[in-house]
Amino acid sequence: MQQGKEEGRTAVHELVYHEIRQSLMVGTFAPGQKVSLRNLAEQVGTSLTPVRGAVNRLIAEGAFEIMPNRWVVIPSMTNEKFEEIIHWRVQLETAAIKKACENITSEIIDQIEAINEQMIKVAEAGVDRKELLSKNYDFHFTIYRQSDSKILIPMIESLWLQCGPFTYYSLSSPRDLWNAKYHLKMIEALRKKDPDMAAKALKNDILNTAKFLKENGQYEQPKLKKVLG
Amino acid sequence: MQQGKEEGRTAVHELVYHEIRQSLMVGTFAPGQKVSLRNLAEQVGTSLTPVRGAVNRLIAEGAFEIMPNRWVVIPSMTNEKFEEIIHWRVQLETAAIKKACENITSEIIDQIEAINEQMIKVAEAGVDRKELLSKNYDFHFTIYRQSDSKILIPMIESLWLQCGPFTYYSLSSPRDLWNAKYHLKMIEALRKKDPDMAAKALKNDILNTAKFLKENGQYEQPKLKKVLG
DNA sequence: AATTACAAATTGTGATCATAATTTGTTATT
DNA sequence: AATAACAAATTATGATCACAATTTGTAATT
Repeated sequence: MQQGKEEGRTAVHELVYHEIRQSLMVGTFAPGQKVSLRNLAEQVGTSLTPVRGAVNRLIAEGAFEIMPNRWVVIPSMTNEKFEEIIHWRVQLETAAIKKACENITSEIIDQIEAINEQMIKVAEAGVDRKELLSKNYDFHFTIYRQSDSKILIPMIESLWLQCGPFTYYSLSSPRDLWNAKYHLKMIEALRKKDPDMAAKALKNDILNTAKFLKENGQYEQPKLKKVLG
Repeated sequence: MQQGKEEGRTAVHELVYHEIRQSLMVGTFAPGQKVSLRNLAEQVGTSLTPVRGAVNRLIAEGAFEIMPNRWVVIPSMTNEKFEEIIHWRVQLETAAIKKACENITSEIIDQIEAINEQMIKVAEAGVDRKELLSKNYDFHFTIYRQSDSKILIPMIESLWLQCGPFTYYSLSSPRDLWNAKYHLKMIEALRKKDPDMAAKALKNDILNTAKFLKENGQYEQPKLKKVLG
């Protein structure tokens, strides 16, 4: 047998992908915003090649959109689109949490609870949107990963990526956005291994946030007004 | 205003993407098979660059899988995975056809009917699996596109790509696989603009094929048997 | 003052080259 | 005869260069 096995190293385009993805989730990009490959490359400190790989993946996931001019942009959100995303988020994520109920261990639930406590602190501070969204992502996907579904998880991630920028730009104060009680219910349900209770709490969590966003949604990037009439 | 507007030209990586995708749907790749970028590039007659772009997209869509060795392979199918794909195909595609019912015109239905008639001929000939699957794809997605949903369609396409190779390699004779009656019911329902009837027929179409595949599924690539021992 | 024409800068795209890792084929060793 | 060690080939990957298209900024024109 050979030596070495340098399997540990992660490809640069993989790192770039995760960096951009994280940024998408916590609002570094605004809906409608133009994205420049060279700009991204400069920011992450690589050549164009890994950036292209990452961007291509993100286009396929619906996080970026490619225009006829070949410009890469953050897709803008519409009311109808948002409704549809939320509908399928509920369907897919409740399915995932039900499957997770079967596999999950108390150690993982402890982890999830710890994440949630951190999240509550961030929410109470009421200023750091990025951190709140980041913790929220960790909370949800630590659960979904327990579903162990290669089918569900990528679909859910795609939906999150598609509403990530919109979500960030639509919430003013995290306090308004998020109510901790549904997360607590989810944790309780996971401990009881009660799939229906978990699904119900999760659904409420999603719909509660969605309701706020539908009312306060920032569907367009802020534009300047005409000075002359 | 400027001249020109050469927006018509499609990028090479786009062409490569569609070529590979089509091949995936009609069985040029076997589940578990290793895929070489250089090989692909040679086949399509381009450099590596456009192939990389296309492959990255396909990885993100779950059509390809990347191994720890960084080899690109066609994901192998499992029983559980297949069940999950079929379940969500039913959910998403019935939703799509219901939406399509609202928008669809009789001209489009005529197109769909024409595709179906071609498909029936191919099925009756009973030899050309590739052509049958190709027509089937056209039939279904001409409908789904009428849903006009930027959310549903990519998700459905991803699921098709994930079971494409498995489907092709699992069916011996197209005649066994496919029963035309559900397609005819779908067309009838579309003309009546009856969403529930359309959804029901579609569901039957999917489950009928799935049933056959579950029984005759080729979950592993054919292996050689040991000669000694 | 508005439009047109030109020039400069920026864009995505594709090909090529260099590189490190890894697999595969061959030879040597026990 | 099986294993180990080495060499060659093949792999994905990242950086760089060249290019055509398009956008943007500036000057000229009406």
